[in-house]
Amino acid sequence: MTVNKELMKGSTATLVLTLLARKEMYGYQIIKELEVVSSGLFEMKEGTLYPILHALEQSEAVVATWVGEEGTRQRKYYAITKQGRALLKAKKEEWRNFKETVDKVLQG
Amino acid sequence: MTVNKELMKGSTATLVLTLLARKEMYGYQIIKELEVVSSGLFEMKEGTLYPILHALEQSEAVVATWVGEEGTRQRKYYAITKQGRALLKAKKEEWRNFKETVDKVLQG
DNA sequence: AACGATGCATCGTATATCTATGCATCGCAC
DNA sequence: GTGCGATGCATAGATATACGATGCATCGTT
Repeated sequence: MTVNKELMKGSTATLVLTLLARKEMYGYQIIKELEVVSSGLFEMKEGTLYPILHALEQSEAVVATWVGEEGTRQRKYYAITKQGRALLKAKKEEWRNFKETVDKVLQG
Repeated sequence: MTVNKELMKGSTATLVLTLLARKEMYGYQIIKELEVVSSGLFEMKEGTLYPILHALEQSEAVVATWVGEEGTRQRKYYAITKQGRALLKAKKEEWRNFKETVDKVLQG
């Protein structure tokens, strides 16, 4: 990430789920999309994203499907599930709570 | 912390510096104060705080002074320095930038 | 006198992210 | 048509940060 990477921790899964809630995407596409919608601030690396996607898949928040003709380039599309949307809602609420509390402390 | 601890990463030093910018404090006091001003949400642990204080001291963002009569309980008071205030200002700006970008992504 | 709160500090562990790397395909410039 | 950068998936190792556990000492209250 361009910003202090430590700040990102704990927010990455929320960001990824948010993008997937709009449309199915494959890994590389998620990285590019995130960079665009964050005005170039969030440059997520593959080594960060794929473990997250695999974990989300493991917990059934997303499902993956290989797409592509035989012998052509294969892409793994990820789609959010009903559980995933519930998780996202909870994570958004958590983020809002955290953010407002930090602001309260910083403003005194 | 009560909130997802991963969210805290990268913000802890900023929170500590913010408190120290108001008045000198010793470690235990910082933990209690932070808990109060965050409405009980941020329960920082000793294992978290002391390494942060030592790192801030190392980088000369704070200076420490032992206070207490001979034979009585000693307290180590931490005071923010000029460099510390500059660091805090930068960290606040970084937080604001990060926060607004996350919100932009979450809101689409 | 005992016990919980205060007060400082470190160690081992878990987790998250990054860098580096590997491999394959696609598109474009030369 | 060949090479090279971009695309696309994935893992391994290194690093950073926070936590839980622990240790030790003092203070206040019962």
